[in-house]
Amino acid sequence: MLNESSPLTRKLSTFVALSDADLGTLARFDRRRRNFLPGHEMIHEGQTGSSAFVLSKGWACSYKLLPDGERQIVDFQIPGDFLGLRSILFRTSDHSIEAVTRIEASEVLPSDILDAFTRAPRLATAVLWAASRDEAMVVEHLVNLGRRSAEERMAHFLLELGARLTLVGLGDRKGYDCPLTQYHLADVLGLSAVHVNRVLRHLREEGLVTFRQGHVIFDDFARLKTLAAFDTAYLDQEGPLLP
Amino acid sequence: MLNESSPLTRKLSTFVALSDADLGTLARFDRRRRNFLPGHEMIHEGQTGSSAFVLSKGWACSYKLLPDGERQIVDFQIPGDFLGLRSILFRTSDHSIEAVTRIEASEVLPSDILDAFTRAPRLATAVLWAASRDEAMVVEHLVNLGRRSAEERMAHFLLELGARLTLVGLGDRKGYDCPLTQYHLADVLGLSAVHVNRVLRHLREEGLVTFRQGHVIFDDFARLKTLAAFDTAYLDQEGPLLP
DNA sequence: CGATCAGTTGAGAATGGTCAAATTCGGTGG
DNA sequence: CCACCGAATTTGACCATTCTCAACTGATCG
Repeated sequence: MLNESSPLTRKLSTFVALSDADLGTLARFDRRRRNFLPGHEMIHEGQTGSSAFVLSKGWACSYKLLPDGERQIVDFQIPGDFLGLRSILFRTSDHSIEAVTRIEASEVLPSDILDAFTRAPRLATAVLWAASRDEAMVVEHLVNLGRRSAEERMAHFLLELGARLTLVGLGDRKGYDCPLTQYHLADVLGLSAVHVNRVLRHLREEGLVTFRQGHVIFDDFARLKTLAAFDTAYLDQEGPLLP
Repeated sequence: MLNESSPLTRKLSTFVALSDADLGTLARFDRRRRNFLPGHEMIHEGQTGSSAFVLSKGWACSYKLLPDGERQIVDFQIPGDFLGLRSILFRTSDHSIEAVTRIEASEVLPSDILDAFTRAPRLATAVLWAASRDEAMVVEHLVNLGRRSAEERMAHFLLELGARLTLVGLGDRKGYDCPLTQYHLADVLGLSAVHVNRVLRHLREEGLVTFRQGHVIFDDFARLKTLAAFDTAYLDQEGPLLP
């Protein structure tokens, strides 16, 4: 019916088959277009009454700051991702979100979500599923930080990003474009920027993966997957669950 | 109306005001009582078609195993907690859940959830909120692992557990009963069991907190909070958001 | 009364951090 | 086109947190 569906529609449709009415309700999520410049803080930790967004172009990252000024990045958001869903369910946002690149997004008001749930229960299930999928990724990051070496962490992270980008047509098993700095990598992997640099050099010298000038190139995809013990199960990419 | 409400009802009611109809639908979650012995694996990673549970008594833990046999515990579940929600939304469970103590729980079938969403949209919002709250805790653990020292991690973890147990009447600012071993602590904090032991000793010698024989005693609650930079915002304990 | 499991302690090794100083790179203004 | 600037990256030297291995204690249980 729709040849040109939005990234969000495409994503939710992989979980539940949405009716035309559902699609209509979902289309209301896409009315308020917003643009942001790199570095702009879209959602601030502690802020109340914030909106959510659906990302259509560009990269963002969600993070928390510690009192001593250190930063832990929780996840990156790429086109098609929901952003700040927790911020509208909680009274105050428990994390910040910042634009990494120039961003195009649609603003979703709390009332949009609550309305949608009343009109379209199947949509509620789909949104819950999307939220669960995000949580699954956070859980995988947790395992990454808790039980893997710096090198395994890096390999796993670059592979995960590749898998996610491939799902939305922005990457393949050769590699992908990546606007992140080594500081971003340090803050998401719980390492120092210096060590990130050394790990990247080692992976490059081993002929596994090259991270350079905004590009990630998988030099040996299979061996990298083995090193990281990477298993895509948690990304749950299969077809619709509900008829 | 209900003097003796279930832990789950009490929890969801703090987020949305539930109608009698909602409460009736929710009561259907509480029909299939199950008991489990310590060590029983209630949900197995990779398992398909699993159920979820609502915990009424005892402790459980959700975890992932790595190929090399290492374990990362993602979270502990205490009475009132939902357990395995992701397992029913995903086709295959992406994590395992094990009983830490003897457990009493109610089994929730996937159809219960989906029915509930159709009948009671407000309930859907409440469940989404509960899921988001769980995710907020996982995110806090992530920050813990990525950016805090072993000692801060331990302090933060023991405080969080205390705050959660206090919410359901199983602890106060003096301390609480805790059935975990030092191996559990090691696996949740991403440390070795040996180092956990040393950290506990140091915290005890500093007069901050005592972990011993199944009891956690806060010897100096205020100083412990300072050390951990503990902020309860992410537990979002305030009253109902929706009228 | 062994057996087993949780906890405890010490010694040495390793992974990753800190500090400090180059070097490269992509602009930007002259 | 070139000099220059700031940000990102790279490298070395040294340090500290945490791990590993190994041994030992103490409690609990059949």
